[in-house]
Amino acid sequence: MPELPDVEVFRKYVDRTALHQTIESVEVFAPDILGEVTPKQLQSKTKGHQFMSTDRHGKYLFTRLSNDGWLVFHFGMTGYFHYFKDSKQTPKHTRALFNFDNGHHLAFVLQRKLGSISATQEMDTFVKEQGLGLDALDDNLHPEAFKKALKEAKSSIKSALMDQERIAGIGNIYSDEILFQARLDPKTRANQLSNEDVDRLFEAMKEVLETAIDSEADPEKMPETYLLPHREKGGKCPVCHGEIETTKISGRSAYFCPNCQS
DNA sequence: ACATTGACCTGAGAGC
DNA sequence: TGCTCTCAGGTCAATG
Repeated sequence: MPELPDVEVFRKYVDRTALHQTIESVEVFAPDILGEVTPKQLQSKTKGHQFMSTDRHGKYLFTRLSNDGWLVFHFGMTGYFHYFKDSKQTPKHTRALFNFDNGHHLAFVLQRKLGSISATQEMDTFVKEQGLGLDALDDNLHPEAFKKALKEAKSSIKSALMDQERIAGIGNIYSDEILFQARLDPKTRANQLSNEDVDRLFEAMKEVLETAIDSEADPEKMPETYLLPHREKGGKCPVCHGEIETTKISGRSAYFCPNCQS
């Protein structure tokens, strides 16, 4: 799930459920998912304090604490949040659990333990340390900056889009959708794209990510002309009705329409 | 220096 | 039913 649109949906979920409630305790069931912070430090940073607001950069979700600093959540390939009251509702694979004094809980759930929780004083510091590029939906990401970030890459355009140091937030699923909407072959070398191609790609990126967020990152709610609902073995292209093909690019599975994307 | 591959972790689903 | 194999929306270290 968790690429930029999914994480944005999680962010809004936290905003409408878990803000402004005093944290009584944090239970960490899988200490190995903590980065640069011990369970004890996490406890002392949060106990008696509240989540005041949220922010996001790429695939990272930040929650600001009422004392100071931020917690940083990364969802790996399988992560999500679940807010609930009845303890019987605790999801399987809950790796950390925030308990609020109003009797509610926020579970950080990861099936595969590829996500993490860390802490930082300033978001900017964290972003810099991780070497992340501008967020794909950042207003400061101008077409010229986008062009520069991508055209320097010798890799395929799909890999370049997924490179978090170039632009942050795009992963395997949405790179396929963006390239489909821009009608570009995912295997094309990034540095061989024409200026026109890159302009079209930029527009497609914004459009796809915003549409996905509006659709709550649910393929069922996306436009019929999107690849996502058809991104499966034997799927048919929603535009030309030809067969969707799959291939490996940098070790990831790419889905594309050979007829529309060339 | 750069891009690509393998390792990490835990299932879910397919095929036999 | 139970076993094995492949695959999964992420990133990092090792490799070429």
